Amino acid sequence: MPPIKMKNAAKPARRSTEDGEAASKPRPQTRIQREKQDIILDAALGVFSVHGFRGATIDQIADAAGMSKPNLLYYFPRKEEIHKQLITKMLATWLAPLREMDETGDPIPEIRSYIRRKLEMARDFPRESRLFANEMLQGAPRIYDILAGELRELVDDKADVLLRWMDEGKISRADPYHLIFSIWATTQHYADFDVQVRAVLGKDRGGDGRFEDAARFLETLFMTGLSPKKA
Amino acid sequence: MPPIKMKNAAKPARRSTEDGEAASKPRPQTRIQREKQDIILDAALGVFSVHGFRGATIDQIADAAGMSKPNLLYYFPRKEEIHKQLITKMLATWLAPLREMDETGDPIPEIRSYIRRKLEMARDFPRESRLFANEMLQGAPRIYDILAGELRELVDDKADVLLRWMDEGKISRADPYHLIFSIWATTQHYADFDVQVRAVLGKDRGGDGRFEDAARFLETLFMTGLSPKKA
DNA sequence: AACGTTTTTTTCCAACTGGTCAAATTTCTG
DNA sequence: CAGAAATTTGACCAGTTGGAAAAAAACGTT
Repeated sequence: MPPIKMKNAAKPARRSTEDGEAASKPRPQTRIQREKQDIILDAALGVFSVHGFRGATIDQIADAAGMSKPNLLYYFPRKEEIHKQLITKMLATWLAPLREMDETGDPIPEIRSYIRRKLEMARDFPRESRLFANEMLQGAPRIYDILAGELRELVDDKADVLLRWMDEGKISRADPYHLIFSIWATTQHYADFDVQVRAVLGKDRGGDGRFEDAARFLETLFMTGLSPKKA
Repeated sequence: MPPIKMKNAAKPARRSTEDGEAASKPRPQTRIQREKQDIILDAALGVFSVHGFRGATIDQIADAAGMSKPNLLYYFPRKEEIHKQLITKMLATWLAPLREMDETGDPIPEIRSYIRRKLEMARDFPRESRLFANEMLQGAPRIYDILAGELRELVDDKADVLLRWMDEGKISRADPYHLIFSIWATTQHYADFDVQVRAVLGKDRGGDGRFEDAARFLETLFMTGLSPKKA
């Protein structure tokens, strides 16, 4: 006579779904749980960033994470849960540089270093950039609220700072919102359209140096534009 | 006793698969065929541009085209066929503006009008832009050859033109490849990241005027940059 | 070693996927 | 209008997909 098993003991404390409210006991979360979750998130980032939410399959992710599908589902009971967690984590990282733009600093260096940081992120976290891009292309169904809320407030805030700098004559007058857009666009381009950039630059110029070339170019573009300086 | 039918008469002349070689007779192609194919391509553009190749389903496309799946498959026997045709058509449209940049023209107006045209395309053909973006994010598996071939040659060509203009002192010196990238990035941003642009600009500023604002801003950016002109 | 707990694997399923096939219907041409 | 060709539909299929359930294995504690 086999011993009586309790059906499906305690599932790992998943704080993923924001728990509604007062979760009686948060459940400690073991070391293995954290490790595996990290592995899964990393694998999922690779898959989601390439194929988008719909195009990605749990099998692909499980495969990339080196575990079976049911095993993966033990840690993240739904596909959406993984995606949501990735998006949340990514957004925080993604907006950090803009937050750091300091209104008490020197305008030109501040902008310059914002551009540099964004470009570094495109270089160091291309998958995060593509995950975000994919979400945008689909109409941001899962993060629209954040865009229209938190993000908008942040941009409004920084746009004000930029306007003030313009009023003080520290930088030339231009639409601050579109200025921010143009920084986003030019830098993220090197992550999102990386294949194209490499293909066009070719083997010789498309190597590791391309980010430095880009940095130099963007410096020129944003600082002085294309009009030739008349001697 | 039902009359004997010939099994599956003549399928519509599909020149899609490039027919190997000497296709005996191209088959005229009826009016209905052209119409339906257009409807399908239009519907497919909408679906592929949002979900990417993997994420899009034939059912979705058939639905959007207002016909049954087998009916759609009658015109395009494979999903890939539809996608390939869309990509090909789109690439031609997409590169036209760059082709039109005239080396015998006045440099500054030429660049200015290239930017304007690209921005108009982002406004008028956002789905095409997103289709392209989706393909890029996935690593361009279906068009890499074109990127590294035709596109690269075109860009090399125009980069030479830009360099010449720089040598002549008509525009300031900067990496011509990254200059082209930055024009692509800033203009396509308004198609690919449209949701974000709208969300950040809000109801009032995010309306139809946003493209004019963008045009004005890009004009400033590319012409004079951000450094304040010292009086 | 013996226990409960956590993790993993095996098996399974219903819905969806891209695609086929033959029959039914519509359209075109004389 | 008849007959052939073109178009559309309905039934179907094998493979994939997200996910459930339960048993098996591994782990941690005493």
